[in-house]
Order: sequence, then C-alpha cells, then structure tokens
Amino acid sequence: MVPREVSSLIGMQYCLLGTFFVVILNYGGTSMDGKTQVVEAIKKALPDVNQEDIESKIERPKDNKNGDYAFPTFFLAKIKHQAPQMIAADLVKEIDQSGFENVVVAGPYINFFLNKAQIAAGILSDIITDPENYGNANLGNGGNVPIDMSSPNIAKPMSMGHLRSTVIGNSLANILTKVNYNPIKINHLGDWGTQFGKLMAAYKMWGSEEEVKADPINTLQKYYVRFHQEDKENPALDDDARAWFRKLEDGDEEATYLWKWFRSESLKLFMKIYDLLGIDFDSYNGEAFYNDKMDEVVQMLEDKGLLQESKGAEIVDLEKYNLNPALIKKTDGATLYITRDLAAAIYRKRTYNFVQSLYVVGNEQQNHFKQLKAVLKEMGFDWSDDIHHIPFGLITQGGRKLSTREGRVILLENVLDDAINLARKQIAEKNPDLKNADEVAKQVGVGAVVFHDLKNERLNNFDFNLEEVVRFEGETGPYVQYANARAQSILRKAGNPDLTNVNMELGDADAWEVIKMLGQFGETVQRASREYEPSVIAKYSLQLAKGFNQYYAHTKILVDDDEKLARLALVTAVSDVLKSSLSLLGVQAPDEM
RNA sequence: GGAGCGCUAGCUCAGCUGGAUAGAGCAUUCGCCUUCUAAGCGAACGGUCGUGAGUUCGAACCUCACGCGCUUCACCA
Repeated sequence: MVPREVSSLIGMQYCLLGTFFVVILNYGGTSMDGKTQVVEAIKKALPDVNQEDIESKIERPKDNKNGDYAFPTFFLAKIKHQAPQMIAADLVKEIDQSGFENVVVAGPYINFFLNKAQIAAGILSDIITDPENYGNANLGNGGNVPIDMSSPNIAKPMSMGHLRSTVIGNSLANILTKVNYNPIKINHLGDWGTQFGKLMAAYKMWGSEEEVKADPINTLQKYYVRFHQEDKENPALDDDARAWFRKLEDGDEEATYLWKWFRSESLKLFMKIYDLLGIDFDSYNGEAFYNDKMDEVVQMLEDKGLLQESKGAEIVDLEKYNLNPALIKKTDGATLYITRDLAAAIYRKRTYNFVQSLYVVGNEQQNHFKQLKAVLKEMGFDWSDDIHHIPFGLITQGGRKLSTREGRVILLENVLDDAINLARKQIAEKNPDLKNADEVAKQVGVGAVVFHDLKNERLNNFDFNLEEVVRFEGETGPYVQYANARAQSILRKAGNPDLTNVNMELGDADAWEVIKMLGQFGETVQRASREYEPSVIAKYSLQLAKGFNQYYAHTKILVDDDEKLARLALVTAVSDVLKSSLSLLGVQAPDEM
C-alpha cells in the first residue's frame, strides 16, 4: 500500500525548491498609469473630497469618444446642492489640463483624453525592455499555494471533466506565479477505493493479461462497465467486489500486485496526455498516500471530543454550520472520502505551510468542501479559512451528466486527436510549406481544446459539442495564436530590428486602441488571480488579438516612414503580451501557423 | 423541503466595484486577398437583460417575492 515511488520523491524535491524560492522580480512598469494621472488632477481641483471616493467613481467609458477615463459628478450633487451638469462645468475649469491631450465636459461627466503618444511610448517601452516580467505583481510574497487538481481515477479514462480540473488548475498555477505566489500542483489521484474491488473481481472473472496490456485503460474500463451491467442482475457480484477490496486493504499479495499493475498502466497513459497538454505536477500523492494517515486524524477528532456515534457510524455534528453531519467512519469502521481529505489537508499544511490551499474540483462537490472546512474549523485550525474550493461547471452531453458507470464518457484522448488532425488538415490547406507542420498542428489543436475550456467562466455548465470545441475561427485559441503568428511574420520580414531605444510615440487612434489594452494587462492578471478565474485572461487575449487584427487590417506596418520602428515596437509588444497571456492559460504560441 | 449555481440576440456567452445609445462570437445575408499569413477585416440582420415589486438622480448589476433549469442533501468519491 505504499504509494508510488515517484510521487514521494517529487514531493520532497518540491519542498526544498519551495524553501529557496526567493526571487527578485520586476513588478510593474515604470511609467505612471493613466488612472493615477486622472486621480491626481481631480484631487487638486477637489481638495475636500477624499481620494478613495474619487478613485472609485472614475470609470473607463465604453465608447472612446467619451475619452480614456471619465469622472461622473452625480455623487457631488447632494454635497454641493447643485445640478451635476453645473458641477462638472465648474470643476473642469479648476482642473490642470497640462498633462492631458484634452479634458472636456459632457453633461454630468468630465472626460479625460490622455496624452496618447507619450503614454503609448511608456507602455511599449515597459513591455519591450522586459517582456517576461511585464504584468507581474507582488500579491503573494512567495507564499505556498498547493493546488489540488486533475485527479483522474486509476483504471478509468480521462474525460472532459478531468480536463477542466487539469487546465483550470494549471492556469491558476501560472497566474498565481505571476503575482508571486508559489503554487504546488498536486495530482490527487483516485487510486484507492471500492472500485478497485469491482475491478479485481471483474478482471478475475473475464479478464486476461494480454488484453489489458494491449490497451490498459479501455480494457479495464470495459470490465468495469460490464461489472455494473451484470451486478444489476446478480447482486452477489458486489460481495465478491467487497471481498477483493478487503483483501487489498489487508495487504493480500495478489490484490496488491493487481492494484500496482492497474495503477502504473493507467499512469503511463495519463502521462501521455499530460505531455500533450504540456502540464506537469509537483506531487502525485493520491488517495492511497493517505491510507496510513487517517488514524491520526480520527484520534485527533476523538481527543477533541468532536466524534459522535450516530446510527452506528462515527460523525462530526455540523449543525451550527447548517450542514449535514460529516461521516468520518462507516458502520463497518471503514473511513470515508472526507476522512481522507482531512488527512490530506493537515498533511499539506504541515508539509507546505500554505498561505492558501486550493481544490479545483467540480461544483457538485461543494457540500463536501464546506464540510471539510467546517470540521477543520471545529478542530481549532484557523487555517481552515485559507482553504478554497474552486468549483467548475458540469460538462454534459445531450443535456445529460456524463457517467463512467454507464459508459457514457467523452474520451479526452479522442477529442485531442480530432483537434490535432483537423489542425493538420488546415495547415496543409493554408500553409503547405510550413516546416514543422506536425508540431504546430499539435499546438493549434490542443490549444483550441484548452482555450475552449478556459474561455468561459468556470462555473458555467457546458454541453459538449465536438464541432464547437475544435473550432478555429472566431473567439477561439487559434484566433489568438494566429494574431501572434501574424505579428511574428511581420517582425521576421522586418529583419527583427533592435527596438530598445527607438522613439515609440504613436498617436493615431488605431494604434491607441491596441496600446490601451496592452496597458491593462497587469490589472487583468490581478483580477484573474483575485477571482481564481482563467477566463478573465482568455477574454483579454481575445480582445487584444481582435484589436491587433483590426490594426493589422487598417494600418500598413512595413512602410518606410518616421513611425515604422514605433509600429514595429507595437507589433513586438502585442506579440509579447499575447504570448504571455496564452502561456498563463497553458496554451502554446507558435511563431508560424 | 434545505443548501448552492444559473436565466442577457436563433445558438454559445461578455458586461470589472450600480453610470452616458446593452456588447462579442457562431449562424444567416452581403462586401474586401496587384504582394506585411483571408485561421483575417468590414457591413447588415438580430434583445420588453426569466417575471413582479422595492432601493437610487440612475438597475442587466443591489434587496425581496415568484417562475423555470441544473447540482447537492450521512455510510460512493
């Protein structure tokens, strides 16, 4: 019952890394951002209003004819006993306009137009001088954040549901790194439980070694489904399964051998998918890892007098949290899911001394995590508040929940293969001379699937539709990748000139629309980290790609004039930020496609 | 019944802490490759923001009630 060798090794290595993770990063740019400038100007004209009020009222107009920032004066009407229009008209006279291109009254609003060329140069220069660190912030002070993610079940194929947990967790890890947390990606494998009893029973009845070796997961899956079909007719099968699981728990040689074998075969196949996705983990400590750590937890509960007997089972009452009691031990003395998770939570606190602990697990388990936190709270662990369940919506097919038992699954492998093949076909059509076409097809195909999963709010359910997932046009991953590839293509044609010291002042409206978005990257990253929401980044990348495509369509970049190098700086900066955004999502950005 | 999430254009979804005529993509129709990648750009069409009250100078957003959908509610994970 010793968990995988690999896992403990990697876990240990990590701890060391975590301890030494002190890095000096460049946080944010050097130029003053537009909003601060607006706040300063208003503050001087309104000395008796406090700064927070001003800051909170300032907004970014949807329509750019209303300026880059706007200040509504409604809230001053009561204080000044004047109509907002009057206040705005008076106020604008008091404002020092020297740092702006224009400051105008529009009814009850004061609209600020920034000095575009100057701000543009500041933003572009910030990006180009240090593209890697552009948008970084120090929100986390290097604190450890274990992320429980992916967590597929051994002997079952990875489904679209696991993809969600995997890519959301991975993206959150990337985002948290950018705001200076130290994420620890934990693959909490489903490598223990009564399903192994069923699997062993099924294998002994109908299985063969050759068959399993040829196609491990699908074969095991087949046994599992068949077991569930037949035990409806023949309930005695369940007793057989229970007996096998008992054997496993008691360390029976054959059972243990089969367990290890199933586990390692499964893991091999999972690794292929993780490689394709470009995702790795810091720990593979799954459920089995906590087998020997639950007694202590039960003892602690006992010592603190939290354990009660109810209907023959051991529970922790959570009445005062308005929750159902947490079942710690079954009538037969066996532990349950929550017991294991309690052990895991405590282990993680001890091992990583986390500042936050995240669980990227489906929305349908939210009750479980509420209970988990409540029990830890009852145990006197204040750090229970640092545990956050990051739920995500259900994937359905034809409106129905996917069910492994009923064999209704969407195999992730198939989806990825379909996407890659389609990408390969498109390349053959649109860019037949591309050298590393197979590699790019992988990047584009996988990118489409991953991006599709991250583009909408986590909690939205979605009904699986292959055509939609592997779509390459419109609001998709390939759309963003394509914008970057176009940018790279221009830079190649221009001979990749050194741009570090060129004049980057661009004042035209088309360029400004793009540059303004570039300037919003940092706040976007912070919002994504605050809300644990990768879709914020995905949406941003789409918007930036769209802005760039528009610029590209309307502005000829490679013409020899005074602003050519400035335009190339813009193209470089766009590519840098698009790459950063995609990388935060875990999506590759090929230079050609 | 308790708890949670959702309801915005034909479909899929944005809409940041309430703010100026509610925005994209897909689909449909129509334009744009004599050279920076058309996986693109542009235009048209399309919405009583589930319903009803309330708070507010102002509500898709906040409060309450109701309707519909999904998830979950002790011996699975």
